[in-house]
Amino acid sequence: MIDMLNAEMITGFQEHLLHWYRKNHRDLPWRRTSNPYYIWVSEVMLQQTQVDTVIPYYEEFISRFPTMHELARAPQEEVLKRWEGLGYYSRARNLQSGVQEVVEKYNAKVPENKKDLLSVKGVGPYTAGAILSIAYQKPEPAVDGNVMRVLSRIFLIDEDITKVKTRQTFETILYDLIPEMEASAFNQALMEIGALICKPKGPICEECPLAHLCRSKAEGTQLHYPVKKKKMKPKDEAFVAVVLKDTQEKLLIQKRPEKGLLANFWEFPLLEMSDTQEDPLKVVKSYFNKKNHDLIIEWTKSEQTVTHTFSHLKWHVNIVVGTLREGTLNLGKMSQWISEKALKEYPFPVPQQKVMSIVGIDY
DNA sequence: AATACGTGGCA
DNA sequence: TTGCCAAGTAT
Repeated sequence: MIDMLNAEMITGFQEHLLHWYRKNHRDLPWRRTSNPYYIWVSEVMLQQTQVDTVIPYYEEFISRFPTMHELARAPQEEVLKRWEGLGYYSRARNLQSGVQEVVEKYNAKVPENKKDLLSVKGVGPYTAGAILSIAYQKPEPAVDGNVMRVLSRIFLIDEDITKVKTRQTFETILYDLIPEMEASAFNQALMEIGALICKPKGPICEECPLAHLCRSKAEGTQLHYPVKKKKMKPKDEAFVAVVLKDTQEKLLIQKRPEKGLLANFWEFPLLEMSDTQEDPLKVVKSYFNKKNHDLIIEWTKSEQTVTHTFSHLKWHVNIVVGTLREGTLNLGKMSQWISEKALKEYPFPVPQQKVMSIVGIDY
C-alpha cells in the first residue's frame, strides 16, 4: 500500500475527492454548524445508524437540549425518551454522562486534544476523530464502515473489517492522505462517497471521482471488498409479557435493570419461558400464585405473539392480559401502576410498543 | 479478542 | 422470511 502513496497520488486523491464533495454533498442539519457539542451528538446518533433515521431525532434532541448544560442536568428518563426507537441505548446514557464529565471537568468545553477526548464516556476512536476534524479542523482520521469500504476497494485491503484492530490499518493510511488544512471536508467526503457512490451492493463507479485510482475497479473485484466475517444468527428466547390492569384501569409496568439489554427502559413484566412450547397462561398463573395466594385475577391469553429481532437475540413474546379483581401486589421499587395516558411519558423499547399495539393500548 | 448492544430498510 | 446493511463503543 505504502508504495502507491507517492506525493502526486496523494494530491490527486485529495483534489478529486474534495472537488466532488464541494459539488455533491448533502445538506444535513449537522453540516450547518461547527459547534463541537452538536457534532458530538450527531456522531453518536450516527453510530451504526442511517442518516435518514437520525435526522428527526437530531433535530428534536438539539431543540430540547440546546447546550451541554441542559443535557447534563436533565433526568435520564427524559434523555432515554428522546432516544426511544433509535436503538443502542447505552449511547444515550454514555452521551449524557460524557457531557456531564465535560461540563464539570473541562468547564463545558469539548476537549481539543485526542487523549482527553478519548477519555470521555462514549467517545471512541471514530467519534474522537470526527469531532477533532469536523469541529476543530484537526487532521485526524475518522474511520467508520464507509471509510473502510471505500479504502479497502481502492487499495485492495483484505483484512476483516469486523475486527476492531483492522481500523488501525486504515488510520495509518489516512494519516498520509488527510490534507492538513481540510480535514473536515476530507473525512466527510470519504464517508459521503461511501454512502452515495461506493455502496455495499451496487457501487456507482461511473460517478466516482476516485475511480481512476481504484484498484478493485481495475480488477472488477469491487464486490469482494470489504472482507467481512459473517454474522451469527440471533439466538431464540421466549417470554410472556403480562399486561395487568387493576380495577381502576391502571397498568402494571416495571423498570429494567440499569445494565444490559434495554437498560433502564420500562416494560410490561416479562416472564422467561424455558421453551416456545410452554403454555403462557400456565406460566403466568403459576408465577402469580407463588407470589401471593390471595390474588384474584381474570386472565385472557392473546392468540397473537410478538417477535422482535435484536442484533444478537430473537425474542418470541407471548401476551397474557389480566385484570386484578382482589388482593394487593407487593410492588418493588422497580414496579408501579400507571394510567394508560401516563404511559406516553415513559420510555418503552420497540418490542413493548408492539405488545401495546396488539392489546389495543394507545401509545 | 470476542461479544453485547437496537432498529428499520431493502432485496 | 431471512440475511445484510448503517457515521462504533464498552467490557
